[in-house]
Amino acid sequence: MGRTVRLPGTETRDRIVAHVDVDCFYAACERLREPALRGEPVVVGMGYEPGTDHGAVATASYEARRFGVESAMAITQALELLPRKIDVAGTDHPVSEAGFYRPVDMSFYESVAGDTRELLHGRAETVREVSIDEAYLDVTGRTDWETVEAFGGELRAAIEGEVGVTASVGVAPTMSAAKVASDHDKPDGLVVVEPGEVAEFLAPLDVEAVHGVGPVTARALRELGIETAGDLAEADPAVLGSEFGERGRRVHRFARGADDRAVEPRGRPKSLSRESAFTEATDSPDRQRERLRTLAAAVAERARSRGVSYRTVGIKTVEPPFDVNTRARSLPGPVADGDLLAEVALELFAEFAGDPVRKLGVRVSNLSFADGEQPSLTEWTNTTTASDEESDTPDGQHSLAEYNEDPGDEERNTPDGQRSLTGYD
DNA sequence: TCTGGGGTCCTAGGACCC
DNA sequence: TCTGGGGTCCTAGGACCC
Repeated sequence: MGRTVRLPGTETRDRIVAHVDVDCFYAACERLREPALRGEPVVVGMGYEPGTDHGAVATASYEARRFGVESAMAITQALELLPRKIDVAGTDHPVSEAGFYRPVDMSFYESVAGDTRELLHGRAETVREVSIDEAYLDVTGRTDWETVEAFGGELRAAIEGEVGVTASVGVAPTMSAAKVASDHDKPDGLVVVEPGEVAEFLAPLDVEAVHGVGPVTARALRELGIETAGDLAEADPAVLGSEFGERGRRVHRFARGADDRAVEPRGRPKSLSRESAFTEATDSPDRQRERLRTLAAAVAERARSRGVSYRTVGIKTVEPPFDVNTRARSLPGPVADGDLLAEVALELFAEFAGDPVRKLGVRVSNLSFADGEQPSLTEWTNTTTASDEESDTPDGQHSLAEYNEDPGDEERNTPDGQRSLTGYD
């Protein structure tokens, strides 16, 4: 991923990358279908239902942020900072200091995102969608550094005019710099960073502004006296490498403006998962197993609808205060079988059943795709050159019974064929 | 900041193979 | 029985992103 072939002497500064980030996307969508929300504080809650205080903030409009409401904040806390309009009606709390709360409605947001996506694809050679509200565009062939400011302005005007939401756009010669540029003047901003100016642009910013530096790394960097992106750019890459591994070297390059990744469309997913939190931690094994079965069914359905089979099943538990445990097991070959998925998930969960658990998750990985295009040729070869007689269909449908067979037969029954691939002794 | 959901990549140790 | 080197796959956890 992200690997590029560069001819000797070819400079990455030839590339013009735009990063487009729709402002407060979920809130903007809510305003689209409910214009009365325009200009008002809007909070969109995940796991929120009207009238309750469950869930967490997915998106807060800038008006709501002025009250201190932030992404990922518990709804209970958001309500303390910014009560609901309907709750303050008839009280002496000023209505102007209350907001609108709405539950997440992904299918509606997806439809809006589809309109945006279509527009972006029409204005770039390559588009990499990062999430529902964010994308990188390679616009090298559509504009040049003299006219890119106008190009970006037209792009933003088109999004606003045709979709009805505003976006912030960053333009730079690299993906990581374009990302920082779009963040730099939110909302409704346009920032162009020209070749040769990237390091200079980044230098005064906090290290955490560098793509790939999160709270943990930022804290560790500050302890090394590295507080700004400029400090990071000047730091010894050997030290960063030994302290932070590959990520340390990478953020050092980013801070210097070096990033040779090409804008490439996203590949196929590597995993599919569902997770959900209990309203409060529960130690009831029955409730836990019930939740796990529900999640497994949802993952199986998602996989089915996408024509995906999977070879590895995993679970996740979160125990108070916030201890994350994961367990995973790989099957001999790919399956698409919800009952088997649930069964394996429950087995993996057995060691945790009865512990206080606040959150559970089910995940599948090692995916194969029904359309015949395998995630990697070698993987496909590995599974199909097995020495056993049993045919391993490319889309890997196996019955539950097959996996419950006498384990004594495993030597011949294993379709992954690793021991026999080479064939020489 | 008492924390929701869906992902990606990296690391490190162990099993196993030649 | 001990010793070397190279490689892959698997699992668990951590950090990060939106």
